[in-house]
Amino acid sequence: MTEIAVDAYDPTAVELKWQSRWEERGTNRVDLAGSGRPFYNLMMFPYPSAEGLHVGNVFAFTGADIYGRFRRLRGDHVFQPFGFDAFGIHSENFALKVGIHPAELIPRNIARFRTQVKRVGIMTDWRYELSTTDPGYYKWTQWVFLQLFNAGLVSRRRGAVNWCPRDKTVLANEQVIAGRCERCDSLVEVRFLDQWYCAITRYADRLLDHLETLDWSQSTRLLQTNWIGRSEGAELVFETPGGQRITVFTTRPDTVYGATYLVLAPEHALVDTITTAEQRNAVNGYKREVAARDIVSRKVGDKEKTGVFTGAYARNPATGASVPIWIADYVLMEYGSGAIMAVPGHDERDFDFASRYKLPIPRVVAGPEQDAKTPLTRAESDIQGGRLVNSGEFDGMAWAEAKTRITERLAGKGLGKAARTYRLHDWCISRQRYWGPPIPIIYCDEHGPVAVPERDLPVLLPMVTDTRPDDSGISPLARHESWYRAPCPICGKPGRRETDVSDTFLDSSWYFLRYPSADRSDVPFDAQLTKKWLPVTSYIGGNEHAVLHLLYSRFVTMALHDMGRLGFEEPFARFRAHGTIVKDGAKMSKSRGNVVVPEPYIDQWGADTFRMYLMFLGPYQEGGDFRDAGISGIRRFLDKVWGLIRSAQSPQSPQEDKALTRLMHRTIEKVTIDTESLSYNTAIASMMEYVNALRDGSPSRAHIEPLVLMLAPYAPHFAEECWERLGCTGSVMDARWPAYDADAGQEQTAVVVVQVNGKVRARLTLPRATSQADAIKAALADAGVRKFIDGVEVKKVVFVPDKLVSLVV
RNA sequence: GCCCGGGUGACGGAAUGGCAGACGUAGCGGACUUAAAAUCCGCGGGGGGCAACCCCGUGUGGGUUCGAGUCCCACCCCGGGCACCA
Repeated sequence: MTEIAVDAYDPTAVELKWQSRWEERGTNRVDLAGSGRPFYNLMMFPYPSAEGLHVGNVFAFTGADIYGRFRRLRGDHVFQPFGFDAFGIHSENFALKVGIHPAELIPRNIARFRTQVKRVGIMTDWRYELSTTDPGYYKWTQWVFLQLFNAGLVSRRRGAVNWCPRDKTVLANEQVIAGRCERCDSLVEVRFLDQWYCAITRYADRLLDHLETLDWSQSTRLLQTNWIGRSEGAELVFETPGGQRITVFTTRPDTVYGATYLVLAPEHALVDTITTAEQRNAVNGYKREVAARDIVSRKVGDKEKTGVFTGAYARNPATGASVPIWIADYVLMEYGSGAIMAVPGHDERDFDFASRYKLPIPRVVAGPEQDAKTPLTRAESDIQGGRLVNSGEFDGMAWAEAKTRITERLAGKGLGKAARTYRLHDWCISRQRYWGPPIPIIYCDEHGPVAVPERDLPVLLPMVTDTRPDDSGISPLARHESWYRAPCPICGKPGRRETDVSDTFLDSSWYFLRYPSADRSDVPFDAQLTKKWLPVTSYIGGNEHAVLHLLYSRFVTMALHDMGRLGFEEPFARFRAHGTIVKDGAKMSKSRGNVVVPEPYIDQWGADTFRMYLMFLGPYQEGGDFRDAGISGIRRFLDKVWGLIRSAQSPQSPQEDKALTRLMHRTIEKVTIDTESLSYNTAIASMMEYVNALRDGSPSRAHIEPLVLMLAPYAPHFAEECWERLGCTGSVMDARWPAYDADAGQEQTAVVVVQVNGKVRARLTLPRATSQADAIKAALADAGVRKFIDGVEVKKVVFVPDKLVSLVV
């Protein structure tokens, strides 16, 4: 027979008790109109997958929750809402797989998720819950679309798009990873289709320049910087005898004297115009060949470069020489102007191409050991620096200076200007799928695409049973004539609704604006509440959204600001990227079969233990490897605290344990600083040290109460129960974080290390703030030290107060 | 190829240029128990020594410094991002 200790810590009972208490007492409710320091603590809302909460979700939410609870205890007025990003391909694909309509499946998943999130103890005021699939929400997503449309920031145009053959929809550039669909990993195809684009590139400079001033994780800022990919250089114009002006973008205008040919992307608009009759067959053949190839084989470098001559020539604006114009697939239409000046002497790719087609490779830049005649090698073509040669009047000029001078000179002739170009492309936001907000546009033969009037929003997504996407390049909604027939809002003549839906990332690009106004149906976001609560004070989430959600949200916020609808340009004052939880060194994925589901752990150990365990795995901003081996350590820790609470309920000895008091102050200091910086693992470690000391010493209530308060963000149910058992009234979440006195935490003695020639030879326990003279005296008197200095001269002494004496002999 | 982040006991990890390995896990020894679990006490980088102690040790090789896991240079490996971006 197992004997159960009387009143042992029973997490299930404690957690159920406090979850229902919180609900009854409205502990987690926040009065948005109330006074106090508003603190908007945001965590990334999940898409409610059918599998339920993932351990990565728990990790993300817990870390944000700890921070929110900490700020509340520190006296902030914390708003920490929760919602669901429930539209989108991922949700829809799963619905198709199981054969249940998403409109039926998603609410079920949400219900399950909500229960699980509550079980984890996330401090949320559920009155402000939102789901992007709710017509009351997506009405305003459509409204955001129309604001962008009316401002000229969204437009429809034909272009080369990424088409996923499996998901049967176009994808934004950001959703294509190494030529594959980020959702299903299929090879992406190029299609030429009419699509809706958001002119995010117009904001490229602002999106980039603000990054330096944002209090964001360095890693996230770098990802965005690289994604925007600004290059500084020049646009130069090469004219054909026929009067065509071909603009090229280059980061190396200093090498223009070495531009011996031009290359246009095969899709370039001028190709057909300039191609000569003799070359037409070759050019057309090459274009067909390129068009037939997928993006991956097109874009992968290090392969043989191919191309064909168009038969046409253009004049090099610097030398006046006539240079041949080629087309080649190593030049990409979507970057720069889709045309380059080839400088084979100083660009590896051009070098390869020129070598293959026997084009001249002159040198126009030379390092200190080279001159105009030194032959070029491929490796050298990649090197930057040096002075110009073979460059007319610019000979001898330093490379960097020549960039500006040559650009200025050509600008004077109307043949060039300084320019920037970006890797960032406009954001393609239309999707040929069912499960999203219909794009609120009606096409009219006379008026073209017309915005649905605001009073007619939302354009409801119709309940249709046939939601499967097809290969036609148009949405399943296009199969429902009764839905898409609609009168033109301007003239009333028969029109046709846009049948594409918008990208999920449009849904999530503004949800943080909605939360405080989630209970309002008349406005997307209330002006007063927005002014008070936004921008978001602290945002914690995964870096996988660095160039998707986080970039799009910044863009939408900036655009709404420019329309006068928001008083700020940046949505997230502070952003911290949390790490990833991996399993056995590898990312968790269904295909690997190493996905960890949190539920069984919560059943066995309780949510508080599980929360703390996840936080103890490693630095929050780095993540860690999930292995259940260590979880018992956290439980043992909580059991020890439980024991301390019980002993604190019995009479205390009147003698204060001063050593414990000192340690208490140091612990509060450390836990405060570490929690603020999300260093949860070390905060927990120092609480453990403190608890070990409490068990070895003679603690009083005054030592234990601060411990319970420090635990409250980490193990909220447990802390509530302890708080109650200590006889304190009300929720621990309404108490104040303990104060500390750094001086009171100081020990009276310090261990001073004595080094001789850099090696530790003694450890002296000296009174705190021992003077240099006394410390050195004590060091020289130490027997262990004397062994190493007797008979030799001490040449130098370094003294660090309360830390060390370093002797050099 | 380019841009980040990282490499520390058996394991997860800790260390404002100042005692490397806090805290925890696994392990080992002991107490309690008929026994086991739980709990409690102790050990816990490697090597040497009866011992006090000594030597070596933070991916590799150099350097700066009284002193380097920490700073600098070169390289190797792992993780992430970008990738024919002109």
